[in-house]
Amino acid sequence: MPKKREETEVFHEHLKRTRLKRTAQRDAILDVFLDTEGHVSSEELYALVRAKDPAVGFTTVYRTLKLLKECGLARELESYDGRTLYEHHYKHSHHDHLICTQCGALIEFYSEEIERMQEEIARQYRFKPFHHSHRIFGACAKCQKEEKARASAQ
Amino acid sequence: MPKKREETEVFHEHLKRTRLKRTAQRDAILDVFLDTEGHVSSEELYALVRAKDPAVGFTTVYRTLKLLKECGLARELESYDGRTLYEHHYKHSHHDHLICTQCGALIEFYSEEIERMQEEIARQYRFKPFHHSHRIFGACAKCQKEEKARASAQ
DNA sequence: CTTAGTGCAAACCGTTTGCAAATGC
DNA sequence: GCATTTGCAAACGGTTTGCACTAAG
Repeated sequence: MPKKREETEVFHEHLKRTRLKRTAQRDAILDVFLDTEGHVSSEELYALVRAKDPAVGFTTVYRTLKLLKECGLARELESYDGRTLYEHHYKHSHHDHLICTQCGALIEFYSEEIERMQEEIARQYRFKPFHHSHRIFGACAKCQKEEKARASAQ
Repeated sequence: MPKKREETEVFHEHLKRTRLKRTAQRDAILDVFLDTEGHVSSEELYALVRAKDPAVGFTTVYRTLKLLKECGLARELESYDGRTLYEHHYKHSHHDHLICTQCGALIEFYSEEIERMQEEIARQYRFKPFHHSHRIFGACAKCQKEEKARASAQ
């Protein structure tokens, strides 16, 4: 997996640049994080890291996620229930989310037009955009189907 | 202010419909809420209500805001710092926000095209959208100007 | 040997809940 | 009278912080 090595380097570079230390815990957390696909909460990541190395604390996971955000490897997104999810971001192009409020499923979408319109709007208000969060809440296909099945069953 | 009376009626109707009781506290909170323009946090609203009627608790403000959401008078939105803001929503058309991460300013925007594109995307994924949250974070015109002034001052 | 990182427990902050007393209907 | 609402205090859940200890450079 050449990508993983590259991302690991990005992290080590970041540590060096900011004169931080490379530790076993940070390496373990990065390693596990890069092995997850999709979205993880901090607790999930903690549990996964724990499974491999029980000597890692909650705190360190949080602190490391912050570092990963800083060096652009992790992207933070707010789920529908208020807790924070993370996904890796490095060379994983920008996208927004459809969020199923029944099962919590996250569907990624990307629209060139919407991105363009956002730029346009920001310009109108002389607003300098840094980033955005665009979430559409509703029911995913699966949950709609189940809903329908439940309705006809009674 | 004919609008306010109308909204008050909506609330009282909602109470009747759901067999809830009309109380002095609920009336006070509604009254103060309708008098605010723009966005209030629950604590701000609590403070404002407190100023008029010191015998109202935190809890009641939260619980009443929930009722106001239910009957469509209040809309909830997440600020950039994780706390919840409320705005009144009744006959106040839908919009999204540009959020200044420096001063917290909220600028409302609305784009027919973006709304349309969202529908389109949902359709593509057979997703049934209920509502959405679209926030663009960045620096407002004022903060950019101040930033520039600070930079040239040194 | 100096500086930063760690794990733990405690603090935090906005929000929610359990409860006995108070109030609307 | 009966159910609902209230305010308080305590609980909650996710995140952050203070601190004595440990480890990296």
